[in-house]
Amino acid sequence: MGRGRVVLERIENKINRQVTFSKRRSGLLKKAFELSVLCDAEVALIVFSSRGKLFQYSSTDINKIVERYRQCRYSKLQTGDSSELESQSSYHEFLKLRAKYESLERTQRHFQGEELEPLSFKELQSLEKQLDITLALTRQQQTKKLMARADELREKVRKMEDLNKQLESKEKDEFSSLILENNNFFQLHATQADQFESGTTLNTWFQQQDVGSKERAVDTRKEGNHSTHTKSNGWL
Amino acid sequence: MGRGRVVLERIENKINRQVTFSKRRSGLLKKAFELSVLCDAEVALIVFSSRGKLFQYSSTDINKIVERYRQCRYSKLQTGDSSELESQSSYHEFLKLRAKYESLERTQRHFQGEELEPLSFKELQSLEKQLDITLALTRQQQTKKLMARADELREKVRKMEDLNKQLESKEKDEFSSLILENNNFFQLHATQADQFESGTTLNTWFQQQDVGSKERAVDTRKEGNHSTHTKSNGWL
DNA sequence: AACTATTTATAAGA
DNA sequence: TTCTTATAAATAGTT
Repeated sequence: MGRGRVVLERIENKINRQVTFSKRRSGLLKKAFELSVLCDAEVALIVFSSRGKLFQYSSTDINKIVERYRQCRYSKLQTGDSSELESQSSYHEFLKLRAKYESLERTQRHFQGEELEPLSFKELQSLEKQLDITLALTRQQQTKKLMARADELREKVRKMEDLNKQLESKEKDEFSSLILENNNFFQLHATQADQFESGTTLNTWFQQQDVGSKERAVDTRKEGNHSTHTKSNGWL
Repeated sequence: MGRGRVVLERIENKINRQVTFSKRRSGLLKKAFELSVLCDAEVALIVFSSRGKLFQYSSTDINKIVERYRQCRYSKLQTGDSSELESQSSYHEFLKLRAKYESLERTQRHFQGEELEPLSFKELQSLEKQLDITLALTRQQQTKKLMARADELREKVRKMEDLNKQLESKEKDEFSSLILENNNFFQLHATQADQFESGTTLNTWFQQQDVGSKERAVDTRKEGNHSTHTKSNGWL
């Protein structure tokens, strides 16, 4: 009731708190009075301000009401209805938590674009500002992650290329030594050379194998890039 | 707060009273809670329905609050601040009276044609009806009074006319005997008759006197009517 | 301590 | 009782 929604938490500004206390206290006393008159009820209300000042209202003698209250509580204890009693002691805390929760829920819905109609222009501006900020931060984080991922990939590629080079040279070495061995073999068993078909030499075969191995290395790199794109859906 | 202004008196309809009690009770408990949270106050609220059912709220242990309350009251008694105490015992009654008074005041203003804007059509109809009735009764009373007054006057006039007739005949008798006496006197002292001036006779004199007395009687009646008109300003 | 734009409470009706 | 709705009342922020 007033300009702007009320947040159910202790008002931190002292002046504000005092003013609100004064206004709401009189409202509360008035309502207690009205309830007692309209509905023929017995009402007792005690309020201590945060600075210890006492305010009270009671439709009849407050001591009688308190006495009646005690009797009621006692009889409830007698009938084993004590669960209510225990819960009462923490009821205040429960209410506080629930109020906070509901407030949070509302804020949450606003951030989800729901229930924006009841918001004032000021509140909408504030929300927009916050959204802007969050959006900017989000994008900043995205860029950061993208760049990190790119770096990571670049590094991966570099390592792979290195590996490939190593493999390549290793293969070459291996084939070189293999050729050497084979040549030696052929030299040793030259008499059986005509057993090979249609003039195929080991050198020709080696060249074919060499080209094939390079193509395979390129394929592997492409697959690496592709898998990166697939993963990226997770945080883009 | 709702459709129609609330009159601060016990709600006679039982169902209505129960519904209102239920609604306002929860409202009161909520407001007590809000006050305690927003303003960091200690609040204890005890409500007994007209059928004796207990409802309560307390920001902290109610017994502690009541104890603190008693201490406060005690220390106030010590410092001689007891006037507040005594007035508190009748504060409820005072509030009730004030509420009734203010309600009455409002009604009064309506009957004076003031503050009619906030009235609903229904209320205005009701007011109009009441005003019509009152107006009719007022006019009826006026007619009654006018007629009574007329009767009264008619009676007065009749009495006066009677009186005049009596007076008239009495005068005539008196003058008759006076003439008789005088005639006797003249007859006895006929020798001194020439002492009267310019042929004036007692008969002529008598006739002049007679006319004069009739005119005087008419004047009296007219004055009566006039005074009636003057008086009528008081109740017309 | 007033004012007023708004929110909140609630009376009446379903 | 609970929901809805029209309206009265309370009050947050402002002057």
